[in-house]
Amino acid sequence: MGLSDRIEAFICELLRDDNDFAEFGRNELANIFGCVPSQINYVISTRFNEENGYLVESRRGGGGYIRITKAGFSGLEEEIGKECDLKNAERIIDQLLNIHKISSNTARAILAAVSEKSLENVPNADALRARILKNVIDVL
Amino acid sequence: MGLSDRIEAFICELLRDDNDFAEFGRNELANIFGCVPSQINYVISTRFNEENGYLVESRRGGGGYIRITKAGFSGLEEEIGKECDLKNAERIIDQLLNIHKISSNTARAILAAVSEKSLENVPNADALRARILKNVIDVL
DNA sequence: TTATCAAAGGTCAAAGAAAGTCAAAGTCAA
DNA sequence: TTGACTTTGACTTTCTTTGACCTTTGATAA
Repeated sequence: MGLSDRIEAFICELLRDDNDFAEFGRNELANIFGCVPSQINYVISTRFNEENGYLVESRRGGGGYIRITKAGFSGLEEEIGKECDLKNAERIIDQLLNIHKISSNTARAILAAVSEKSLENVPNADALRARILKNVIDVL
Repeated sequence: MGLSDRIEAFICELLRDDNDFAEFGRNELANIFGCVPSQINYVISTRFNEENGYLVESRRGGGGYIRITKAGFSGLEEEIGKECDLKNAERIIDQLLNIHKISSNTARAILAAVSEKSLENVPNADALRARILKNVIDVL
């Protein structure tokens, strides 16, 4: 297996381990594989591009990083289900936060939107909460 | 996580602890993080600038300080009112976006939460929309 | 009251640390 | 042998860290 393939496999492993989310330093990874840093860019641009359903973010300078997330949320819709109580909603929002799909600010906003306080006195609040969550996730 | 990010997180914590308000000495903070004082200025100018919805005040000399406050919104509650149709909600969310109180991502999420699609078949949807919006704004 | 001083905070530019780009050179299978 | 895919490295861009020097403010001494 070639170098690029091994790096690809490594990143896939990271993604699998951590809920479709992987973050690493470019130099760090290049070091692990004893290759030139731009090799990492090559692997990313050929294997983890948008066309293949990945989202790549990065920052330069001190404390820089490369972050890869799999676009689209496999299974989240199922987790929400037809009805979704507050506990479950909190769990799901927390997941989105953890994989950097949303900022903590956005998380707070969504949580407030589906809180008991927002939905009090609504008949079948759990069904409404599920509908809201699904619609929110759809636009992320 | 880099130094700047850690300082940013620390200040965010102060803001959260104390209701969108943080005050500290520049040297004091620099000391906590074992860095040069101007590093604090760097963090403030890149993370807590006007564009991001913060107001920064300071004073030099003995007893000097730096004070950061999250820019507030006056009168939004009133604009929302008891009932709030989609048009009005869109206008308000747009305002929040314009004054950099929320990111475009957060805006999209909120909009999805109060969309017709989310609230369809709910009796008195406009009242519910108003309640959701107010709760969301409360946590921003 | 006024001159002076020390204690803050402010500015700016240079150095450092990552990541990005691009094109040349290498590999390998059809 | 040729064309697609890989590997490499020189150069660029962006973001961070540091330090020298500047300005403002409150307190104090003359």
